[in-house]
Amino acid sequence: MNTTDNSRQALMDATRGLVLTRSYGSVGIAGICERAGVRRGSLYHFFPGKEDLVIATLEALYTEFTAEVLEPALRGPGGLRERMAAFVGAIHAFQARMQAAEGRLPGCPFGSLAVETGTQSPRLREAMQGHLDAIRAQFRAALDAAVAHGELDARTDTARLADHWLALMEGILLMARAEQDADTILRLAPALQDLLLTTHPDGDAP
Amino acid sequence: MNTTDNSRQALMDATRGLVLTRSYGSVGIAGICERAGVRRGSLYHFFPGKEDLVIATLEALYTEFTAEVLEPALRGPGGLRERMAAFVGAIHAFQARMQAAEGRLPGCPFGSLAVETGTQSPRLREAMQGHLDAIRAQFRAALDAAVAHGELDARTDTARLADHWLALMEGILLMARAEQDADTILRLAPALQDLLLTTHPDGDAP
DNA sequence: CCTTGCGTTTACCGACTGGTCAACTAGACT
DNA sequence: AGTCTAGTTGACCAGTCGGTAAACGCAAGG
Repeated sequence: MNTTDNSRQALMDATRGLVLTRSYGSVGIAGICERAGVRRGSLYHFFPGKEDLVIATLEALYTEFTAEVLEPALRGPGGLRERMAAFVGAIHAFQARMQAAEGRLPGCPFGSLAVETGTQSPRLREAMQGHLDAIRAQFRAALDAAVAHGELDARTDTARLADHWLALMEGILLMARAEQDADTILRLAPALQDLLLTTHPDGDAP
Repeated sequence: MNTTDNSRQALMDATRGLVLTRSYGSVGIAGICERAGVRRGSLYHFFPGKEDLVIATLEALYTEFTAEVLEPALRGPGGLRERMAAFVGAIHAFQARMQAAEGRLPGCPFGSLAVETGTQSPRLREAMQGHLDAIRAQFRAALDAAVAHGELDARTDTARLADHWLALMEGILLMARAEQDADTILRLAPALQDLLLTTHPDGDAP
């Protein structure tokens, strides 16, 4: 029952709830501390500053997201189609849950923060990019498994396709956040199926 | 040589340059006015406040974007493939030009602002959504033309496909902004071709 | 008992935020 | 000349920003 990390964890929890549904710039340390039940000064005992607090929070979120959403869905039962359906379902559930809890639909925190802070906080942007790269790598692993299983053409450029997958997923989550409607994810999900499960012509047509 | 609208236009120009490459929250009226060469108080003679200034600026940007990029590309010569290539090329050129001029790659201003202000400024978000809806409608018109011309299957659900097109485009521009690299657009553009120019299965497989 | 040091508290800082306001200028109209 | 008004100006406002620092509480260890 070490109280040492209680405040630290409370700060990260508060930061997560606020920064996901609002934005980096519009969340102040005053709001974070109030929500965490911690005095302002204490924040600076655990973190050098706001930027580091947010980076640590999203680092934890990425770890959680990988372990609880990405891995289970993309390594789950069935073929690529079933795994993608599980993936979309898990994302949708998470977004809907956040919207119910916080009143706001977060979209993809890594993408949103990378965009917002891309021109202001290089450290934060690099951290987000790292997470996006890691997610893309897991997409690719799922595609490689589908190739190995014969579901996708052996000549499939899985790196390229994973790149497209991530871009489309970011677009879907951006639209969902813009519309503040979790069902947008379900509405656009078929695009993912179309992109990943149809045979692609080899380069440009003559 | 009416000086009446000089300040107003200067404010909008400055706002465009700043808000596209940074973000709504991180741009202050002080910076806008300094860049526009206008005193702070004058801003409030032309606009009720920052929010209205930004809305007006993006309204003008949308008009310009439609007239100079969207319409020429999507109604240009050739079939859907050529028009899409022109569209991608125009977007890429615009992003690269902005990056050269401002040092920052903007991505899609409407999408970025819709995401950032979605939870804070309902008016701004609704304005951005309106622009996104209008863009989507123009995508659909281009797809309808392709159907009429026999390039796409007559059974194609063009509304749905335009929806997917916009989502993917937003994702591509988000990735480009996150990476601050215009070539990301060219790298991901083939996904658009794959999404729009391959035959799609009618719904889910049995 | 007394020190050590982690965690906490609180008052405070300068910089900056968007926005207000009354005074002022200059050109157009009477 | 006198008036009117669109436009301009700079001082000013209350509030918030992220961050600092000194003092304090308190449990562990000598």
